[in-house]
Amino acid sequence: MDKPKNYELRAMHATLCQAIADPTRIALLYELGDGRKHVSQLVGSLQLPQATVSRHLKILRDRSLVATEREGTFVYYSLVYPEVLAALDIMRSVMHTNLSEQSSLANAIYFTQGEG
Amino acid sequence: MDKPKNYELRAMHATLCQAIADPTRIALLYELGDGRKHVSQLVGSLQLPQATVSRHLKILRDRSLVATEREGTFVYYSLVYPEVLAALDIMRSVMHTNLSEQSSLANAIYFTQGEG
DNA sequence: AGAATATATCCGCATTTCCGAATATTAGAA
DNA sequence: TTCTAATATTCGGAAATGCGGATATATTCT
Repeated sequence: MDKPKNYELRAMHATLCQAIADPTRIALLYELGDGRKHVSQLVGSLQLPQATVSRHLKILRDRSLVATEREGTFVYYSLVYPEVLAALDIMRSVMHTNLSEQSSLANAIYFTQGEG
Repeated sequence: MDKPKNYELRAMHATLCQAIADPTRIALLYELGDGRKHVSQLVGSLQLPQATVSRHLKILRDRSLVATEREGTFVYYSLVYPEVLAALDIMRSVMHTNLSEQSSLANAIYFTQGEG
């Protein structure tokens, strides 16, 4: 029993990565990077329907990326693993590098053709 | 023009994260962490149909996470941004922490009930 | 109990993603 | 050119995912 366990672990790894692979959830995670916030606050900052925000929060909660504390009628959400933001930052910097390299490439082609 | 641009960036960020949110692609990225490999080698190590491997490689290539060099009939793939593995490592360690905490919790419940 | 507020879940529908067999393309050898 | 090996792409269908209005649940206040 080695192959199946590796496969399962990889599937879980992917499931966890998938949790952070959505624009709304990325926004939620960065919002929570500032500290805990309740649902209404998150709805306010993301400007999305409450059902949408709750649905995404549930996805993060199911994967233990966020934790909840109820206070009266409010439910506060907070990051369980702030390192997740570091992972997101890496991917974001890769994206930016990519973007600038693409535009450099575009310029290179443009000027090369322009000069002939 | 600020909201729309932020939205676009977040969408791109998510698209990039989605590239790493699949078990096959995670396996591919870690395989390439050892150095460049051609498709047949990857098919050999992952034990998946060639079409499947090529399809996933295309997804990584489209997002510039891997680059290709042709040598004869072989096409070698390599990582463009090895930092991506660091991001994957973070998520993996979060997963492991989660797993051990879940089993601690399971034990705690088990023993608590056992002692009653 | 009844009203009000905050949050979670349900539902139907549209879109995306994945799979793998089959097929197309590419490069080198005969 | 024809054959062969390596890789890429296409196709149809199954499964997963996202959306947001409507509704359910939970908590507090009166």
